[in-house]
Amino acid sequence: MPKETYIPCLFQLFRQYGYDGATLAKISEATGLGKASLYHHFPGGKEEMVETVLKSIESWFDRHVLQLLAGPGDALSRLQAMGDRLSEMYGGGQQPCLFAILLLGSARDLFHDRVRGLLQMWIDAIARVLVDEGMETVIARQRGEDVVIAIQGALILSQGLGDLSSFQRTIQQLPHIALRTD
Amino acid sequence: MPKETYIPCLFQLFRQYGYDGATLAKISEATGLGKASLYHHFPGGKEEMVETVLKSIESWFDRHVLQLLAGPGDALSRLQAMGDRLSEMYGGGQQPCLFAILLLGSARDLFHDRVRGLLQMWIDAIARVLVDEGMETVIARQRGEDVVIAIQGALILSQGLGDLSSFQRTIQQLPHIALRTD
DNA sequence: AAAACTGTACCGGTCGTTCGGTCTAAATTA
DNA sequence: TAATTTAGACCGAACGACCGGTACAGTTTT
Repeated sequence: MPKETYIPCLFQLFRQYGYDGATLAKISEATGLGKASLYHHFPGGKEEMVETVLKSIESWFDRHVLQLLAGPGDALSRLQAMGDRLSEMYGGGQQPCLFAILLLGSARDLFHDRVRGLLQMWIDAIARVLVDEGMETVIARQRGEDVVIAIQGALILSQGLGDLSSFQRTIQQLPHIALRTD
Repeated sequence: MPKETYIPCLFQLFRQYGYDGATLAKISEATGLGKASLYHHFPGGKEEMVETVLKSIESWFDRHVLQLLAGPGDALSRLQAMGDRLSEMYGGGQQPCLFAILLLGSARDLFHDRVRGLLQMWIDAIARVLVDEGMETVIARQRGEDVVIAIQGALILSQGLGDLSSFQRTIQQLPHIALRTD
C-alpha cells in the first residue's frame, strides 16, 4: 500500500493526541503497520509523518478553501461555502485544529513556519474577497483575521464546553463577521 | 520553602511546554528542586502540580476578573477593565492560555472538568453584565461566548503569526464584541 | 530473481516515580 | 542550659516502563 493510504489515520492521531502524545506504539496500532513498516514509508520518523499530513492538508485547503474563495460568486455565498467546508474539516466542532495543536504543543518550533504560512494565505484569501467587495485593504485584512480568530476560538470553546453549538453558531455568523460595516 | 513558592514557575512551564512537554527534568531545573523534592511537595506528581497551578489561577481569575465583572461601573468600562487584566495575564498575547493547552494536549481528560467549569463561570459573568445592561438573556449568553471565542482565537492567531497586533486589536474590541446590537 | 515490504528483537535514552537517606531548625526533655 | 527528639525540606541514585529509532532476516509481491 502506498504511504498516502495512511494519511487520514495519521491525521486523526496527531490531532487527537498531539505530536508528543501520538506515540509510535499508538501509530503502529492504529495503522496496523509495524514500526519497521512505518519507517519504510516514513524514513524521517514522526516528523516526516506530520510533514506528510501537513502537505496533504495544505493541498486539501488549497483545493477546497483557497480556490473557492478566489472563485466565482458573491462574497456572502463564498464565505458561507467556506464555512461549510470548515465545518466538515472540523467534524462540526468535535475535532480540534491540527495547526492549533502543533502551535501549542512542544513541537512548536518544528512546524511554526508551515503553520504561519498557511494562516497568512488563509487570511489573504479572505481579505481579497472583501476587497473585491469594495472594502478598504487594511480593514479587509483585519476582517480576515477576525474570521480565523472566530473559528479557532470557537473550536476551543466548543471542545472546552463539550458543546458544539457555539462552533456551529460561529460558522453561521462567519459572513457577518467578515462583512460587517461598523 | 512552601510549595506555593513554585506555582508561578510551574505555571510558566506548563503553559510554555504543555503537560507532556514539561518534563520532570525541566521542572527540576527551573524550580531548582531535585525530582525527589518535587515529590515531597507534590506527592501526586505532575498531575498534582497542574492541579495546584489551576487552583491558583482559578483564585486569581475569581479575584481579578469575575469580581471585577460583578462589580460597579457601567458595562463598557467593566469589559475594558477585563481586557486589561487579560492582556496582563497573557503577556500581551505572547503567552498561550494554559486552559487551551490542557484542552488540546494529551492530558485532556484529566483536566477537562475543571476547564469547563471555569469557562462556564467566565461566560456567565460576562452575560450577567450584559443582562444588567438590558440585553436579552439568550443573546447575552451568546455574546459572552463570543468574547471568550475572540480571546482564545486571537491568542492562537497571534502566536501562529508571531505578531501580537491581532491580539491587542481584539482586546480593544472586546466591549464592541459584547455590546454590539446588530 | 529482484524489489517491496514486514515481524522481531533490540538499542540507547528519557520518562515519571520511588527509595533511602541527609541536613537543619525548631520543639521537647533532662 | 544542654542534650535529645522530631518534622519538614531536600536530594542522589536508581527503578521499570516506554520512548523514537534501527538492524536484519524473512516473506510477499512483481
